[in-house]
Amino acid sequence: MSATLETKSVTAEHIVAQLGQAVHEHRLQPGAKIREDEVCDLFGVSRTIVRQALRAMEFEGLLTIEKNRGAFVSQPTLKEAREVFQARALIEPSTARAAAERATAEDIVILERHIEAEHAALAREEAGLALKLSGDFHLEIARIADQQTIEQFLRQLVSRSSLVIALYWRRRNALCESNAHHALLDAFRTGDGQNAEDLMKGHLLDIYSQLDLKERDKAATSLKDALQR
Amino acid sequence: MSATLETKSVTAEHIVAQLGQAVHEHRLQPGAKIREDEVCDLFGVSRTIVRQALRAMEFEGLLTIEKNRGAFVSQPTLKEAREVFQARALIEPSTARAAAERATAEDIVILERHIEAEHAALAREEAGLALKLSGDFHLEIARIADQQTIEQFLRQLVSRSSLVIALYWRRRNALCESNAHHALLDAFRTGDGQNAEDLMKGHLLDIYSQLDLKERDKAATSLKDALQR
DNA sequence: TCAGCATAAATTGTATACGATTTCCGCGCA
DNA sequence: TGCGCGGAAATCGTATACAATTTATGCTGA
Repeated sequence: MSATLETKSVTAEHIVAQLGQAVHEHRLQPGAKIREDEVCDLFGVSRTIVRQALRAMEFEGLLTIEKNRGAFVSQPTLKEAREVFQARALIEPSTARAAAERATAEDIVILERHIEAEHAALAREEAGLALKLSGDFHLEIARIADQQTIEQFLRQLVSRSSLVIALYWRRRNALCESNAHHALLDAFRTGDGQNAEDLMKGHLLDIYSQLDLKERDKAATSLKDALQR
Repeated sequence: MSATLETKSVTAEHIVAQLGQAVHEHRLQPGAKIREDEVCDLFGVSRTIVRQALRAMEFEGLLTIEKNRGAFVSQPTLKEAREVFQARALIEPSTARAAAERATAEDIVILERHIEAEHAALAREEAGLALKLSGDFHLEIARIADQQTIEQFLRQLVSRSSLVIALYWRRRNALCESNAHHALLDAFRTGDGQNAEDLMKGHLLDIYSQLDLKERDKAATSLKDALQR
């Protein structure tokens, strides 16, 4: 679903968004190969556009392109996984503080709706969608802080976080606590920047601690892989 | 100089590096248009490759591509200029701390050489080259900190800083104090992370304070612009 | 003289064609 | 049986061709 629609305006950004969401929601797993022709057929455009999209996703860190071999959903190493959350721990707390001190009534409403949507997705057991929405919540905070540069970096970090979670998340079916997001929202309501900063720091540490950051065998990424090894 | 050389291996990355250096050294000013055919002729490749390179530079923030109009060296707004240095202030101090605590003897030598090269460039009155080397010094610190993700972000921030300086630097011919870099180097020698962090914070504030961040007329970027207005 | 408009030139956007490299598959041989 | 070795198919990389859009030019008329 949500296919081409033949609106004739299938842009590279559109493909990036669609494929990106698929990665975010873990419908495309790390290591999965993405063939250009396949994407061409799916979206009804030429390889020129598709290659633009894949390149853009490589920059975001979502894909890894190997010369003459093709594009694959990235498989962050252990080191990269740690770096992603270290970077987030560096950036997000102070961003949350700034956002809490600037948030308007409309911003609060937007955040409330995010949390609701996240909750609803979990209720429907759409874990992938919930994860995506959870990431959007963090991006929304950067937007409220009115820091576009930070928001842009954070977008990449959130994307990579999704890959890290796909690879290293400990308890697959555990509910992603929406408590933390609720607590943050309260801090936003009262405009308590310091509290928002502390809560964000704790929230990120909490996620980080739930990752299984020891080396282990990676899950086979395709039937072929599973049989070849 | 440093032209094509017909080595037959002119890659997109090569073009990005060459054009990037030209922007860094202010041989290409913000607002300058970059026509694809021109770059094709200069490097002897087809537009396919050139367009890849321009897209990559757009992602770095060095170029801005306007649909059907072409690629231009970015002209950061006042807000973007502030954001760049706010982001650097957020990221670099703690990176400097980590680097100071990890730096090996070889790392120190590398930093010393950077400072020497910077000094030599200033002596030869090659301000553009000196600016480029100054940026590389900061990137080297991120490398020493062994934080590739941060390094990647910082690379973009340093690039954009170069544009900001081209647009908003107050005293054109003032010597960029290499004092700050020397002081940082001392902190690295003694492995004093706290000091390195403080020095870096001060260094960035110092640069920030030397920017003329009030709106003003932008310099004409071409003869045409100069006469049209 | 100059605004307005039509037309031509220049430039970018997209699709397609072709060459290079990798991957797949089956055959022969130890 | 299993390993190495072509050769064919699939896939990617680059160049080129053509379409769409913008920009420049020159003409006309008030």
